[in-house]
Order: sequence, then C-alpha cells, then structure tokens
Amino acid sequence: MTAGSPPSHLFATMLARVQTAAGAVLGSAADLARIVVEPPRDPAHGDMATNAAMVLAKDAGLKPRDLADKIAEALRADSLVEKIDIAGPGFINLTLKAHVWGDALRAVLEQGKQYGRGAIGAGAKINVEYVSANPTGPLHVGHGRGAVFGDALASLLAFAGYDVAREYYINDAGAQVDVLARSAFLRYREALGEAIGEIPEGLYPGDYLKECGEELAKDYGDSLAKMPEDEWLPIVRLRATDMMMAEIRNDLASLRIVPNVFFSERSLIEGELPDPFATEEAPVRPKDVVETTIAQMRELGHVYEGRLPPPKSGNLEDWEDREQTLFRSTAFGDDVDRPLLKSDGSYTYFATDIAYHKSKLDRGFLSLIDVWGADHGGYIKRMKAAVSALSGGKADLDVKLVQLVRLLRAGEPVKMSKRAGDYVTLREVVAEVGRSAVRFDMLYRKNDAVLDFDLAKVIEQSRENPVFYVQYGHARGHSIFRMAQAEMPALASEPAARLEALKMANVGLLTDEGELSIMRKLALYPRLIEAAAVAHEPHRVAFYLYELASEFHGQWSRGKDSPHLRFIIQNDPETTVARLALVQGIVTVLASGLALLGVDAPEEMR
RNA sequence: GCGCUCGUAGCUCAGCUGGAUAGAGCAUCGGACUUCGAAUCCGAGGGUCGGGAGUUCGAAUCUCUCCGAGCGCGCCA
Repeated sequence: MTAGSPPSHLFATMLARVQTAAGAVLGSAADLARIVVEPPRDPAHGDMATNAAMVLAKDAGLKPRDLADKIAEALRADSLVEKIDIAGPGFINLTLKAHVWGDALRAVLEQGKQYGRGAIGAGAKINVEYVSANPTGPLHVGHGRGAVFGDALASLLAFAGYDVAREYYINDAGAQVDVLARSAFLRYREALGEAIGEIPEGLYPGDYLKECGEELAKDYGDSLAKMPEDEWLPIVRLRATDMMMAEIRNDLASLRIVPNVFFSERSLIEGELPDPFATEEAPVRPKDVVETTIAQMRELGHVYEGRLPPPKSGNLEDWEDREQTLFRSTAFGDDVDRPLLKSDGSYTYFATDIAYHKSKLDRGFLSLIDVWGADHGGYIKRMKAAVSALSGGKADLDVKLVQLVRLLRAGEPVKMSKRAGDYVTLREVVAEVGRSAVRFDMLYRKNDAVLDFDLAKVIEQSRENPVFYVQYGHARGHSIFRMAQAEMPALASEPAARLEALKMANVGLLTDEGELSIMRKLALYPRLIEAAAVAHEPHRVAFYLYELASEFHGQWSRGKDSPHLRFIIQNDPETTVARLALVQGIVTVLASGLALLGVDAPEEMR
C-alpha cells in the first residue's frame, strides 16, 4: 500500500498482546493462531474476553483456569488493561482503561473515511465474478441480487486491503445467443414490413428485440434477408448481443455497479473480438484458448477419452453411450468426470468456463470468487476441481450461491405473466423503489437464504424498513449538527472546520453508559470489516449498521427523560463538543458502511 | 437413488467460523411527544435452535443418522 498500512485497531492490538503474553507463558511451541479476542456478549464480563487459556490448556498440560492465571499475570502490566478477571471455564475477561474508548473515537475522527480500512488483504489480487447472465434479455431481480452482492463484496474486499477485480463473464457463445440472433432476425424482417405473426415456439418473444430489428433494417436494408443463415447469423448475433449488453450495462449502472472487465466467452473460442465494454484492460488472447487449455490439461493427465455411466435420473431416451473427451474431475473431489466436448464436436459450457478460469489464473489471481444463482449449485465441485487442476492446488475458488428472490407487494406475490419473456425486470424494480432500497434490502440477508423482496415495504419509512432506519440515523446525526450550529454559532459553520474543532474535543467527558456503548461499537468496526471480508459476507456490514443506528436512536431518546444526556447542552459547550464528536464518529462510520453497500447516506430525510 | 443449500420465537431473520444466561424486527400487550426530528424510544410475554446420537472443558455452530423444504443430476447456459 502506497499510503502506508492502516493503523492497527484496538482488537488487533489486544489480540497481539494476548498472543505475546501466552507465548511468554507457553514458549514458542504454542499454537497462538487459535486465540480469539472478542467483545463479550454480557457487558458485565468486561470490555474484551479471550479464550486463550481454554484453547491452549491441553498443549500446556494445565487446567484452563490455572493457565488463565499465568496469562493474566503476564498481561497485568499492560498499558491498556485496567482489570483482569478469570471467569467461567477459563475466560480471561479484560476491562480496559477508561481512556481507550475515547482514543478509539478520536481515531474515527482522525482517520475519517479511512477508518476501518483493513490490511488483511495485504494487496493480494482477488477476482470477483458476478452476474454473468446470458445477454439474451433484460436482467431480472434474481440477477440483481447477484450483482448487488458481488459488487458489495468487491467493495468490502477492497476496503479490507485486497486488490480487487470486478468481472462480468458474457455468455455469448452458446446456442442461446443463436436463438437470440434468430429472434432478432425475425424482428428485422418485421421491421422490413414483413408480417411475422406469432413468434414461433423456441424463440424469444419479448418486445425488447424490436429496436434491434429496426436498427438492422436501417443499417443493412434488405441485404441480410437475402443471405443464407450462416452468413447473416454472426452479424445479427453480434449486433443483438451488443445491444443486450448495452442494456445490461445500463441496468447495472442504475444500481451503481460498474465491472472492470467484461469478458466474452466467445472470445475464448474465436479469439479477440472488438470489446466495446471493456472499461479497463482488453486482454489479448490467441484464437481458441479452449483448445490449448484442454491440450495442457491432457498433458498433465487430467483429460482422457472414456465413457460415462448413464445419468441417474431424467429421461434416458437421448442417452447414448459413447466415448468422449472427459476431465478427470473425480481426482479433485467431483462425483463423476465431466465431458468437455459435445457430440457435435463443439465445446461444452464447462470447457469454455475452464478456459475462462484459467485466464483468471494467468492474469495473476490466486483467489477467485464466483457469484452464482442457487440453481448452479451442482456445478461447484467440477469448477473447483478445474481450478485446482489448473493451478496445481495453489489457487482458491470460493463460490457464493445467491438464493432466489421472491417478489412481493404488501405480502402478496407479484403476479408474473405466464407468457415467456414478460417478467418483472430489474430496471422496473429499481425505477419503482430506488437504488438504495434495492441494494440494502438485498444485502440485509445472507446470500444463501431465500429473499422476500416486498416492493411496498422497502419504501416504507419506519423502523420495519432497515434501510430507512439506518439512513435516518445518518440524517439524524446531521440534524444534530444543524441544530448545534443554530444554537452555538461559535462552534463552526462549515463541516471541515467543525471536524477540526471536534477532533479537539475532551472525549473524556463521555462517561454515560450509552455513550460508552456506542464508542465500543465504533471501535468494533475495523474488526467487523476484517471478519466480513474474510468470510465473504457483506451482509454483516448491513447488520452492524443497523445495530449502530439503533444504539444512536436509543441514546437520542434517552435525552428526553434525562435532559443532561442530550447531545446539545445549552450552557456547557465543552460537553456539547464532546458529544458532537461522538455524533461525528457515528456519522462517519454509518457513511463508511453505507458506501461499502452502495447505499446513499442522506443528510436529511424528506 | 446421489449431490448441494437450508431448517433458530406466531411471522421475517441475525448469531462475530466451538464460547459464558441463544438475540433483533414485525405481530401481541403496556408505557413515553410543551422536547436537539415520536420517521423515534422504553418495557413485558414468547424457544425441546427440525428429531436423535456422537466429538470435548463447552455445540445453534463440527461428525453421523433420520424427518422436512428448495435446487441440481452427459451432448442447457
């Protein structure tokens, strides 16, 4: 990192000190990596608790509580520690010196937007592939969830110190894009004035191809209509997929999602195509890297000619026992070996996907994340097997499955027309409820849980609606600033000057239990970022923000019954400034987390 | 039949990768607006963590086995 590594945060500091203490007691043989320092669920157990003694007791040949005594003794003189208790089966509970929470708050103000930025990524390259829908129609809400998840995960990883690529794999090589081309060709003939009647079974009936047909008619006149299919098809296909991708890019942009790389599947087979969507590099690839990939795997002994047992279920009518080109994925944990060539000699989707993932490895990524729809779960083992085979076990692939989205309106399922091609698009949903609501709602859930998306609830302005609740917390902070400015003009008129003033606050005046609790929460943010990034779980950020907002709203309301707890105290500027510093800390972290999620942090709610 | 993802309060969901007495919101009941924003807050009730067995100091979390839901199971992508 050129800007220097981020400052270590309180929990990382304490973990290191506990590890040092344990190491001093046990010697170098101890496995210190298993030690955890975490906030106890019960505040009565102090500020931090560590399991060090329980985890290491066996190796040490001591009872946990006896070991805890020794470790505690080594920590007794620590500059941050006020009090140490041994409790339960051998927890070491630490109560920290009073000033550490004020120090933590000051760190938030000092670091601003950088607060929480992590170093665990250490600049390592990581590749996040998401959406990757066929360019055969508009995105629907399920695609949107994958897109939002992948984008937020990428942002989270970047914040945690990784060098992140956001990638969209364009499935523009299969039979489905040929169907798209034929569908567009029909619209083209329609645009030329031909009566096309009903769209035949098997073609895409949606109206969205009409524009494509009209453009083709404008650019080519009737010349395409005179060609045989094998001549017009590539032309129409390219135009249609280009137009579809332009639409998809727009839809993604409306959610503030901008992949760095749009990677064309077809380019793996046919060589490099002009790629109008690449926003970054355009990797140069030789013609048919799928073939060379397969050849390389064959040399390594991972590919062979053989037969497969018949599938266990489904109809066996089409089943034909034949020798084919297979990837020995069973050697890497898969259930059966997987074919790479179809009976007509063309590549299976898996074959090109292997070549695609090899390209990621070739570009220096050892850490790969794929975000897929839940219906692709059966594909995970073979893809992991392929990555393992290609990298010699050096690269890691984590596949995040995104469950389906059930669209509701006020609790009732949204009626989807049976007619193919006519479904609720992502664009319609974003237009109706807005980007922030869509994004937060989709991230306020684990990726592998089914999501009920209620169009009525996500725009509701109440506690029931988490996005509103968190945004309101941020707005409430600014509302307090506005009020403070009105009542104490001397404080500061504009944000930058105010921030400087608040950095000087005497945060030692923040001694109320509610205030301390908020400061502890703020101190937890960097640790949360690390944990969420390691787990590849952006939803944790959303839940954290909700909890922080909740504590803030609570503290605010406490001031109603107890006026001395209000943020603004009329004739006590010193206390007021200290509390405004706390508000600044809250606002900073709320804004930081919301930014990671791609959700607006408004200064007032309207 | 096999594989994957799940099963936590009446409902919708968290649970910090094995920690202490399992937590929120909604719903229900009871409170708080002369107020820096009541768009909010405080309190109460509500649980065999699907069932059972195992691993160990300790299990909602890990293993096994049943039950139930969803998804998938050459030549679709």
